[in-house]
Amino acid sequence: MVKKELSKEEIARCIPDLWQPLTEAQREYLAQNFTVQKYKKNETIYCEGETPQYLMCLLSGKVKIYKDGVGGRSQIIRVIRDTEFFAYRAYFAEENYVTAAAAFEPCTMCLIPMTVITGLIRENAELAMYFIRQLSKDLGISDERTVNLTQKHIRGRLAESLLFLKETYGVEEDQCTLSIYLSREDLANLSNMTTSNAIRTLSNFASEKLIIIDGRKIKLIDEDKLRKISKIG
Amino acid sequence: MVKKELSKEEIARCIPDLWQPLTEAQREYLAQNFTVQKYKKNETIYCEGETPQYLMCLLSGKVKIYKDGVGGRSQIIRVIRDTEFFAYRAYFAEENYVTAAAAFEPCTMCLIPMTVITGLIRENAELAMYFIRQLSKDLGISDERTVNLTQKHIRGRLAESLLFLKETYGVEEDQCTLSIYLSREDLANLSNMTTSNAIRTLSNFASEKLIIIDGRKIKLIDEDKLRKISKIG
DNA sequence: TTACCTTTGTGCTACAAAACATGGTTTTTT
DNA sequence: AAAAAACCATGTTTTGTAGCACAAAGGTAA
Repeated sequence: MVKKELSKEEIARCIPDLWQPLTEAQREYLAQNFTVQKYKKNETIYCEGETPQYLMCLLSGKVKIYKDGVGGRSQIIRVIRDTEFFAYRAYFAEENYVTAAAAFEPCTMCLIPMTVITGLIRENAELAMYFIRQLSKDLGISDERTVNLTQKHIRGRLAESLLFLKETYGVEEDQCTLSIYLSREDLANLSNMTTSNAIRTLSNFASEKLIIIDGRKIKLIDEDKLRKISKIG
Repeated sequence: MVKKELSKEEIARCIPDLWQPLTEAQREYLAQNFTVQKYKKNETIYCEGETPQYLMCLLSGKVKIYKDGVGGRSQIIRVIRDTEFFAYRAYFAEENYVTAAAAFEPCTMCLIPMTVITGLIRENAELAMYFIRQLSKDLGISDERTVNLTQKHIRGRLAESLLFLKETYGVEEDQCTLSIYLSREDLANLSNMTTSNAIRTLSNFASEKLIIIDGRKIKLIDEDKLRKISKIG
């Protein structure tokens, strides 16, 4: 756990959504309860069953939120990109974590005690509305995902995951290489399939010239076609 | 649309969670923006794509929230029991509905304009926290559900649905007959399977003496065994 | 270099679940 | 009361996907 002093300007830049609605006094309070922490690649951030204490904001890196299901199979529930908040749901719901989180790659994040957050929410209606809005959006996404993962076929699910990764983490300078390099296993866990099937289906997409694979590097070539495959399931 | 005048005492009894945190002035405001509406069995309450306007609270009856997916298949996302709120997520997320809602059986519900709700939230931190907590719980349930529906096998999913229906809507005086009489199709849509498979698996459970079926009436006989089947998937 | 481990890739098999077909009920409509 | 429609039940066929087993490639360490 690395504790680092940041100036208020730096903090404001890291967490604009949280910072902006606050009064000067509230900002001061927040700044004094702000710690920075780093995680190594593949390091676990929190586990299922633990008691949540902090709101986390990813400053740099990429994070997966996942759930271990029956028979050792793991399902990636959502992924976090920088400046996104996470790890707060369970605290609000007065539960322990029902998911786990791990770093896809080296990460820096800031931790703010949930007691501080709830204190701020109680005195700042704007901030309360921010969390209500955010939770509502996430709930919609989760419901959508339930149907996609259960009803679509393998090709549809994988195509969707690839498009989702592009939307979430973007592409490199060439405008088509996904900025995130996932293992086949993670790709499978994101798409609700076995590793073999992720590999197989990825190869099929490649031979159909929808994508180009080069190790973990994936270029999306025919996005329209992928979108169509994702849509029809 | 039936508009009915209710006394404040009646309203308070209908929506305690919403009513309790309010000041007297806020209660007055809410009472003036409170309408009651009835729906017939199987009637649609709202559709995917519509713009949300009201928070709804189910006063009596049973409601399903569902989503139409690929190939005409429908997935029941969650079910509502009396005194529960629903239909508010999309408004908070600033989206149109991504789900639809329909009445399992004749329903009475009250409608409160979302503008009234957000107004109250802004001036009442307790109420804001109520919605944050509620949304957080629903998000956890949704994530859990995603994994259950994708990873468990048919028997596990059906067993889980039966137990879920008991928890949600309870049982009749004999302590084992589910209080809700669903069609096989609805049961299938709740458990992510085809109607044929719901029928078949239900028959299997019956011949294994885990349940007794009599038309749409379902008695849970061996709940422990069902729980085990649900758990191992 | 060698050896070792992890990740990736491929072929084969087994099985679960969907799709289809058919017939019997019950409920609703006229 | 007859007809129509919806719903329930069960058997058969087909298909998609998981589950191996095994080989190749790439990375890491001695």
